[in-house]
Amino acid sequence: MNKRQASAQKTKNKLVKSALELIKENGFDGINVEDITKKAGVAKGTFYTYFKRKEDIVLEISRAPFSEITRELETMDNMELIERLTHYFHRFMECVETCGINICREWIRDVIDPNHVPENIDGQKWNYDVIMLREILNIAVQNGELKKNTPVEAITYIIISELYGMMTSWCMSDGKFEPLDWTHKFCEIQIASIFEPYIKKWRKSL
Amino acid sequence: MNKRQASAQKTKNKLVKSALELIKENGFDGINVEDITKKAGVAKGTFYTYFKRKEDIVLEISRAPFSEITRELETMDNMELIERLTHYFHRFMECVETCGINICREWIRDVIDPNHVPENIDGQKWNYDVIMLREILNIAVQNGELKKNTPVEAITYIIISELYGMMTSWCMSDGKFEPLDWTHKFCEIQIASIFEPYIKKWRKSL
DNA sequence: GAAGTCATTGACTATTAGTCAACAATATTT
DNA sequence: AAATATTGTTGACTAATAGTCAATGACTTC
Repeated sequence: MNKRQASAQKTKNKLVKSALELIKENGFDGINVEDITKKAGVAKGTFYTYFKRKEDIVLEISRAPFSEITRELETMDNMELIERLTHYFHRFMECVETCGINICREWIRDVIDPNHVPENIDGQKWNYDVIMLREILNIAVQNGELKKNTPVEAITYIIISELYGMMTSWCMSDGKFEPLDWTHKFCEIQIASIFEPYIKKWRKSL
Repeated sequence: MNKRQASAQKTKNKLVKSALELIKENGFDGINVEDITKKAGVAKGTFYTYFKRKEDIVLEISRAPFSEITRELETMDNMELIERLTHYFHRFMECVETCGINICREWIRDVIDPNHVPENIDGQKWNYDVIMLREILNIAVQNGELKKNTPVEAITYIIISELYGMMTSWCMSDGKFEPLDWTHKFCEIQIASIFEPYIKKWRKSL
């Protein structure tokens, strides 16, 4: 990385950092591009060197942590399926708390909106978590953890809707209830009830 | 209602109807106030006689059908609690399908957003469904359908998150899966697993 | 029928997303 | 080392549109 590239990277980082702070505080609709660039100490035009549209910076900011967790799920392949998903729920809700309500709101708006950019900055698909979860369930069917007749597609959406449901109602309650507490109490029972009819064998005793 | 009031009502209806059609087709972000007024055949300024902000018309449009269903739930008090909730889920998802994806997207954006107006046009609170559901569960505890130790607050949010979770993932899938099919298959098992530890007695045999 | 009310109008202002030609700092070529 | 090319940076600019408001006139009230 030469001097010019390093300077560009630094500028972009400054923009992302400024945007993150401002959005956490005021929400995406409460700020404008000039706020971001002023805080970052650059001219307004510079923003558009790094982001095509105002929305793109918030996509980058809100997608990053959730994509990270989904990538984590992929690596946990030495664990029992249900144990793995329980852990995933837990990490997801941890992320919800860490990101804060304004970032979560943007994340939801992103996933439900048709105007999302088709690919992330690193070529990652926006609905990476759906694809990943489906893949993991398919593998579980193949290796005999789940029965052959498991409705993988439907269960994928159930799991996703459990996650986003908790997140949505957390936003609805304006962050008043505790997401982590939530997952501890209820996600096992939920996951168990979803999978109960399709579990073929336990890979190890629980 | 005199001639002037009737004319005003008619104008407002024209605005709502035009907005509904335009939003169903293009989504809220894809239209502007002038589109709405042009389609309704009135001047731009007229819009602001009936709505304070551009957002307010979409709130009125997207809230109406869902508030309607919640009000329905209130009247079903001759039914078994779980039966009642199952029916509520069913009606909710029916509404999701009827409203179409763009209205549902606005509804979600409304419930997760802090910038919502505090009250609806008819004085109804925005989180009417949360309040109503909590009330119904409290009554069930009082009349002995549910045990005294039922965590009403938590269960209220679980039910809400199931509903919005399904809705959110429906929007995510861009309307590809069938919400009604969904509820038929899964809502009973979900509701049963949530309530199982707290059911005290069945009011009638199922 | 005079006075008052209020729905309607459209030109107007204010805000802000996004553009672009000029500039400046760095990298490459000669 | 100088000339040339590349590319990050700038801020004045345009375009789009949300929201305002004084003037108008149709309707209501007295």
